[in-house]
Amino acid sequence: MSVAVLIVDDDELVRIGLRTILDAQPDLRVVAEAADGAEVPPLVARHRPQVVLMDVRMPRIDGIQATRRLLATSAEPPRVLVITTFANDEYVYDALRAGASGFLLKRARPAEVVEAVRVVARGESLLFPAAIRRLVGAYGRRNADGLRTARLTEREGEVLRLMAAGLSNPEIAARLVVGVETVKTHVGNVLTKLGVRDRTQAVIAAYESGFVTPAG
Amino acid sequence: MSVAVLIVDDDELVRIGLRTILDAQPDLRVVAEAADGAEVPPLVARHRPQVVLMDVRMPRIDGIQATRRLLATSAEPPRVLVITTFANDEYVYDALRAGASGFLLKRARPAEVVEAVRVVARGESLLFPAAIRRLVGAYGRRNADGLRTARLTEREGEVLRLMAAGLSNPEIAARLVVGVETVKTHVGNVLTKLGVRDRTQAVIAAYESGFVTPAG
DNA sequence: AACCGTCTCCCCCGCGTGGGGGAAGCTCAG
DNA sequence: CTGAGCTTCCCCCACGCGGGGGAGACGGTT
Repeated sequence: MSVAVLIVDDDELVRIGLRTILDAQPDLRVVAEAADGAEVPPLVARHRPQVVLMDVRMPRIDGIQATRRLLATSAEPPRVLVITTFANDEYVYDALRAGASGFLLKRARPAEVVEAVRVVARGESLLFPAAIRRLVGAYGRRNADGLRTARLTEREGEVLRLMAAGLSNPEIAARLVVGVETVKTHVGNVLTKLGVRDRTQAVIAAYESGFVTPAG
Repeated sequence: MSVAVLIVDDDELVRIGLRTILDAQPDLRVVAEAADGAEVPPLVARHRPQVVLMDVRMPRIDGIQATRRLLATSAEPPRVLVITTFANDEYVYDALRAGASGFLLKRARPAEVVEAVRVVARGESLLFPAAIRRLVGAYGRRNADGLRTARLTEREGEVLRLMAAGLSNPEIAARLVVGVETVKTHVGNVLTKLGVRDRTQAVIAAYESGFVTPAG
């Protein structure tokens, strides 16, 4: 029997992409799609998916809320795999509290998406996006802050803060009195650890995670 | 008699830069520097500057607050020229309410800095940073929203929102079903209107102005 | 009808950015 | 001492980004 999957994302392009990836697998089967958290309960009741791929950002009812309600009201709730753009610590916390079984970055490669669905389908948890998970598995350390700063080193934190202040690499280099090459290394590490693609997304993640806050 | 200027900025590099620029002018004279809003009142009392170059972001007492207190408690208050990194509408509003005479972008060229100080010193107001001011002067329109969105057009607002979601130009083009060239045009217009250098700073400005908000 | 603003698309060009490596010196824990 | 982690700097390279132009089409206002 193949694994039944429900896709919940307000972006049709993402839904199509996920469906294409998942339906290409003989052991996976997309049984329904929803564009909003409000549509989830009836679809779950009708199709009884084992796994729900849930976006966090949606109009009206977001993924965290939808997950919370789903797991609270259902007798045999499906496993929820939360999809997010950023390896965001706040989301990690909120989604865990809501009962999510795992995380998936939107930028994950198809093979990672497929594997993530299989993992949660067989009852295991996938507490971190692939990239982060690899880091945790490889280096397996967590500092006193726990997850607060996604285990950025002190220097990387400084660099992220300056990125979030709008500084370019040469400007950061001047500020920290190091070479531009060094800054590039730190920036690259920050991008990898946060699971984002470019500095703009890193800054967004910094704001969304509360690493930096508006005003002040 | 030369114009006495007080520089208030928590960043020493900025202070040095401003002092260098201003002291190079025969008609301008930096009489003191402060790194925090709390230091301002005594320095103003002692040196009686005609113009205070005030940063908005400072520890403890920020520039808006310092401006408000300064103008409220002094009999012959100096003119306050607020320095900010972004042509941010919230700041425009707050600083105007606080009594600031003008705005200055940190990225302004030395000649613009000097001219701005001269303008406010002779009692005129400089309500917008040079870039914005040019726009206002050239096109001189303000829509129903007033200043809320820095007079971004609807399309430009959409583009900024997608930028703040971490999308690249090609991704935005796909989302809006237009060409990448078109997106580049909009992005360029947004950067100009916000008075910022790159998309990262645009996203920061979007967060700082409340155009987009963390979480959700 | 003429104008303006917006949205659309195009050209060219420089350069910062980000990914792929590697390598050195340092500190600290085992 | 040995190794791991952090920080520093270097190489190469592809490409997205941003600035400088220009231009056509549409809708609204004057």
